[in-house]
Parts: sequence; structure tokens; C-alpha cells
Amino acid sequence: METIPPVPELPEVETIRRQLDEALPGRTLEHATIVDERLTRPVPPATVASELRGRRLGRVRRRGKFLRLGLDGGDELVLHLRMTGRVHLEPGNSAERTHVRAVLSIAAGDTVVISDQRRFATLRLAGPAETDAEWNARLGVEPLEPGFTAARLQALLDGRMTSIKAALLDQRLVAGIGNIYADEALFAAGVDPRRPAGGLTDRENRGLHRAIRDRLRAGIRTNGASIDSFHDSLGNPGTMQHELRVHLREGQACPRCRTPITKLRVAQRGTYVCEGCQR
DNA sequence: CTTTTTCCCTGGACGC
DNA sequence: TGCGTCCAGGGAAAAA
Repeated sequence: METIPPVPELPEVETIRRQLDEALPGRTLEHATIVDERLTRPVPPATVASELRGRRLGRVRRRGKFLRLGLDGGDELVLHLRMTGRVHLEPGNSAERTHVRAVLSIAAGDTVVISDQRRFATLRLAGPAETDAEWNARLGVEPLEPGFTAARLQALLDGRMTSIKAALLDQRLVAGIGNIYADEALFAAGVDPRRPAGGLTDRENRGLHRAIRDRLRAGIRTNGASIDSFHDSLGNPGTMQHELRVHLREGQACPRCRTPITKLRVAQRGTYVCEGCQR
């Protein structure tokens, strides 16, 4: 059994967002300890930590796979978990953990612990001047918001020669889709991940649009995929892994046509596909 | 402009 | 048992 790191994508980040938004708004951040200087690079950890001391926390938002923890004054703390970043919301004394990169101590003894085995996660403080326009310059449309229509998807893909899988993973086009949900959406739509992004028929494009939204919503509904040991911020595993139809299922029968699932390399990513029903 | 490549990291799998 | 090597992958930046 190969061990695959559980990479948080839009549904996993949204699951964490909801839990933090339930727990944090209105509370005071008494103290912040940032253990790994890489987390806040290039800003020194001490600078970020001192800025956070005594701040009141506001609503927690999400943009793509970025978590945005609101602070008084309109600032926000922007966290990206990348590959192995985890958030642990813990009451009282925090559990013994490995790879701890930051500890945010909340009044009444609760803590938000950020851990990250591979140290790719990033944490930065953004000022109130950072507008939506600046976010939109780096990130594309939110796939679960009304602006993401089939026509919008088609316009984004139009003329692109790169693979449809690479296009789905490009955060500047659509924000939040990662390797798991790209594979699952392409399977649900019956589209081969190697196809040129701009070459889908209207019908295929509409099917893919629907599949993207359907699979992401399934991920949120099941609190995300817990492939290896992913747990949400409360320590509970999600159940989306039981709904995966092709991802990590190399050699197993396609649930639709029984053809064995094959593993390819597309867009520099491990890519699982049913060559029987993805065309 | 689009697309590809490189880099950043760690630890588990694998070969000898 | 103990090394050395390869690999996974999100996003930023550089290169093509």
C-alpha cells in the first residue's frame, strides 16, 4: 500500500474554514509563537508574532485554497497549507504533535496549531489595503460561486493548447481545484485529461462544469478526503476517499465500465484515468 | 501573452 | 541494518 500525502484542496480547506469560523470570531489572540522561520518568509517570524499579539479575531474566509483569518482593523492572516500543512484547533493543553510550525494561543487556553511536515505552507499578514482586485489578479473564479458558469469555463479554456488537466490545476483560471478533484471531475465528465483544454465540445464543457461543481460539493459534504491521515481541524477524518472513483485506484475496475484504472503522468502530476470511458 | 521548467522540502519506498 | 536514490506535489518565479 503506497502512502500518499493527503493534500488539502478546496473542500478540505473549506471544511477547516467552517470550523475556524465557528470557533474564532470575537475571540482574542493572546500570543503567537512561530517556530519555523520558513513559514513567514521573507518576513521574520518575530515581526508577524508581535503584530498578532492581542488582536481580536474576525470572520474566517477562503479564496481558492487560501485561508483568510480576519483581524481587527481589517488586516488578515493568510494561510496556505500547500502539501502537508494542517490546522489543529485544540481546547486547553494542545496534544503532542510533530512538525509544529506555529501556535496561536487564544484566550481561555484554546490554541490553533499549524503543523507541516514538508514545510511548504505559508503564513503572511495582509493589510486592509489588499483588495479583492489584488486577489483576483492571482486567482481565478471561485468554482462554487455564481460567477462560475459553463459559459465562463468555456471562455477560460478557449484557445488553450495545454491539457485540460493542466488548465483545471491552473489557479489563475479556476481557484481551488487540485489533483484529486481534477481527476474525479474529469472522470465524472468522461473527458480524457490529456485532451487540449480548448478542444472540448460544448456538450463536454457543460458536463465538465457540472462535474467540477458536483465533485467539489461532494468533497465539502463529506468533510474532505482523508487519504492517509488527513484530519480536519477538530481531528476528525473526512469520508470523501470512499467516493473517489479513479484517483489512487490504479488497477481497480472502473465503477462505470469495469476497465482497469490506469495511472498516467499529465501536467507533471500523477493522473488516474479510465481509458474505457474517458475520451 | 501562454506554456514549460525549476525550485522549495521531508520521509517513505526501494535497491543493494 | 544501513545507507543512497528516487519520488510525491502547490505555487512562485524564471525561462522559453
